[in-house]
Amino acid sequence: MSEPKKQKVDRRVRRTHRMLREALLELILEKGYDNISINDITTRADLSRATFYLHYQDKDHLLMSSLEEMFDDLVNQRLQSLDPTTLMQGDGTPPSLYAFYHAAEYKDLYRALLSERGVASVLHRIRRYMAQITRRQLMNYFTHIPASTLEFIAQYMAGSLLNMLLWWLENEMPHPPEEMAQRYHLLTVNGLRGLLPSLVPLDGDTSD
Amino acid sequence: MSEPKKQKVDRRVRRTHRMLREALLELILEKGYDNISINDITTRADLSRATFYLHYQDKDHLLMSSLEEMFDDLVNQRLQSLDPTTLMQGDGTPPSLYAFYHAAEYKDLYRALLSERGVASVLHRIRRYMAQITRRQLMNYFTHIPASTLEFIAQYMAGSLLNMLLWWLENEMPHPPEEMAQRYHLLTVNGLRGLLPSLVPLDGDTSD
Amino acid sequence: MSEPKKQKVDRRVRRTHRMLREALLELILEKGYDNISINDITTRADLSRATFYLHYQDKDHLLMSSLEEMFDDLVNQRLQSLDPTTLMQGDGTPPSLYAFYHAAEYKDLYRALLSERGVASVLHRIRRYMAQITRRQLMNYFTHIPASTLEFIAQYMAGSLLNMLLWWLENEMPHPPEEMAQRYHLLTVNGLRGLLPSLVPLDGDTSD
Amino acid sequence: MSEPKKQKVDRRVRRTHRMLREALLELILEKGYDNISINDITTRADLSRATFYLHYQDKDHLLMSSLEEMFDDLVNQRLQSLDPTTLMQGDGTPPSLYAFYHAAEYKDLYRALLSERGVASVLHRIRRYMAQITRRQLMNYFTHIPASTLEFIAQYMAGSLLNMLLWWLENEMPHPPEEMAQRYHLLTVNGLRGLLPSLVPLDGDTSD
DNA sequence: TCCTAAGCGAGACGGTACGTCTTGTCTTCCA
DNA sequence: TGGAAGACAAGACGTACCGTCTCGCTTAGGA
Repeated sequence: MSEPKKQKVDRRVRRTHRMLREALLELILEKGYDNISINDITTRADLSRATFYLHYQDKDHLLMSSLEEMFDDLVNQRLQSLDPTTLMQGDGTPPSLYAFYHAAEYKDLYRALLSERGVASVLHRIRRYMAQITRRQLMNYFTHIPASTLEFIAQYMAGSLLNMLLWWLENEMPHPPEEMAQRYHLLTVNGLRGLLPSLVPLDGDTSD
Repeated sequence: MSEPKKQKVDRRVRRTHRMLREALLELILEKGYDNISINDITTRADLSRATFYLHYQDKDHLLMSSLEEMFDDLVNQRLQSLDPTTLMQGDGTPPSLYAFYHAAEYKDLYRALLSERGVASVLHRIRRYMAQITRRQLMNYFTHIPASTLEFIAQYMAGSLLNMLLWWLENEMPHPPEEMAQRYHLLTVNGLRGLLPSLVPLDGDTSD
Repeated sequence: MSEPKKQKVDRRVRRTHRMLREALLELILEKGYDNISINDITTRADLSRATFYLHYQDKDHLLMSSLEEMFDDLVNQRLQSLDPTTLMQGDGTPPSLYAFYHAAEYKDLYRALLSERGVASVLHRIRRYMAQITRRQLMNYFTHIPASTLEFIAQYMAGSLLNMLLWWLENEMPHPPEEMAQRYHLLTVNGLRGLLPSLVPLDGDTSD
Repeated sequence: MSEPKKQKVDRRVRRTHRMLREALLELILEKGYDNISINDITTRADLSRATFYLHYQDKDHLLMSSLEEMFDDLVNQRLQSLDPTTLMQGDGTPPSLYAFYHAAEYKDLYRALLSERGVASVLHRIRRYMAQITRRQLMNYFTHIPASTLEFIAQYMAGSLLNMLLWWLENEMPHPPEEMAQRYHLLTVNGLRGLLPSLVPLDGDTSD
């Protein structure tokens, strides 16, 4: 009985949330996260400042909640298509390629959030997120290695990929995504061979 | 003859700079960079707020100038002892070990500056700094590879090392530095072998 | 029906204005206008400094707005009782007597504002105000004299009266108001007779 | 032996004083007394701020000392030529004429110092100064009147003259000095006749 | 159809920090 | 000794945000 009402209320509230989120993302691109005031956001969103505090404690809260939605919408829909059993194959479509595609697609946003003038916590969050995904995929692939080794490798892979992405974005994407992914893949796969010599089945040969 | 005057003046100013720098570093450890106000700094340094602005435009300026000094004092004195010809040797003292030692020594500071609540620009600065050092050492070692490949590798190595350091610090340093460096080294060296198969002499023959 | 809201808002704002005005006047008496800081005022008024700037640009703005209210409240209620046809009568109640009474009543305030350590602009304002009133009353009384002569006389009368008031206040009011007014009146009326010999009916026949 | 040195020192000091005084007066005309900082003055005078404090406590001290010199130099040289026995004569050169001449000559300075944005204490000082001169001249002329009456008249005359001067300057000097003095003289002399009926010998006739 | 509760606009307010500006003191040195 | 140079403490200035609060309007749902 109370659902229809709730739904309508939700509609209004969701609209407000959407307005705030869009205003924030626009403003991040325009002037950098740190230079945005709550007033900027609400003015852009055609809302009053009090309304902001009705929904979020903080600029950070709004950012995190916005990123969460974005990631749930965007990243998942891509990464779910990854076949874990194909992780290591070097047949020209290394999984990191998707990351480069995604980064290129949202390059403005990522530059704004991850650049020198960006938000430290976002970077850490993304790093943890990538490590988590990597860890899961590694677990599907390497079943019998110690957890601590696996964690180490996951962190290594996620971190190095993230940093390649940062460098790539920072330097105006000097190489095409495919080349980036290919090179990155070579470095990584050979690295794994070093650490896990007996475990790594050579998926294809990477002798270029 | 005019030097004594200058020196005295400098002495006062240098003292002020030192007080401010120390106050800043202390406060970063105590409450996080973002929560520090100029007033906090000058109160801690027993100076007046106006004096701060006599020397620095900004909290950021003070931070950067402080880090510069620290790096010039600390990092250089360590890294200069590195023999560029030993870059690739896997004999138990991989060069990254120094990085782990250094990070462990100043772990509080780095945690404060590089953590989730840290300063994004510092992280980028350190990344670039590490990439630069790596590039130089690679140039000493690999003389005939294209600049773009070399740059790519330098970014990869610096980025992955930096991220290992971050993860290590963040997680209360679960492994000893030696183990970290050893594992990291394995991953990296093998990666290089993959990307530069014909160029990489095996460890040991670093006869330049 | 929407008035109650407006009224409530007004009530709050008016209260704030009143608090600030009263604080200012108190402080002027205590330490002199120039030695008052905005902080002094808001502390006294139990308000925050930001609130001050919400309502007034300046210490001067607050002063002027406060004086305006005081004058509207105080001076008008007195001067309205003046019968313009009685301007020149020398029967013991010359109009300047009201000025002396008023000055005596608010002697602390006027001393604070008009003394050596007072506010130049207030003095000029009061002089203009008195000249204006004098001009109006002269216009009622002398109908056929040139405007420039009338202006001259008004300035003369207002200025000389104001200065007598200042001297009187500065010197601890050595004579009773009645005597001051009587003497001042004699000097002025006879002066007028000199400048307007044919126009000035002698005191007493104000049967207009 | 030390005298020549002393003289040199004095010369230097006097030069410094002169530079500061001139800088102050220039700046008063340019931007108004209140808007001048010590720094403005010393910069203009080609001196260092510390030097200012070597000679004067205050901006006010410098002003007062400067005005004193100016008055000693300027006003005295004029007023000394006044013959006290000619005070009341209406032969076309009433003594106030000199005041109007003087005011016209230094109109910029007086406007700056005495206007709405001027310095309250200067105005009071000048008023007292004029009252003093007036008192002296009255004492030469009227020998047998009570001191309090004389004081009253002196204050009246000085105050009304000062205010006429202010009004005149403020309004771009709408009438020539001679006319101002003539009108003012009529008003005053007749006023005196009223207060001191038996004492005032008619000096010439003002039935003009 | 009215009622009522939630969302929201408006904006006053206390509070903190900012970066700038003056003031007056002090010290060190030069001429 | 007079002055230059400039570091420093102290503190006011006017501005910008922040987070909280109160007051009513509006509006959509349930009565």
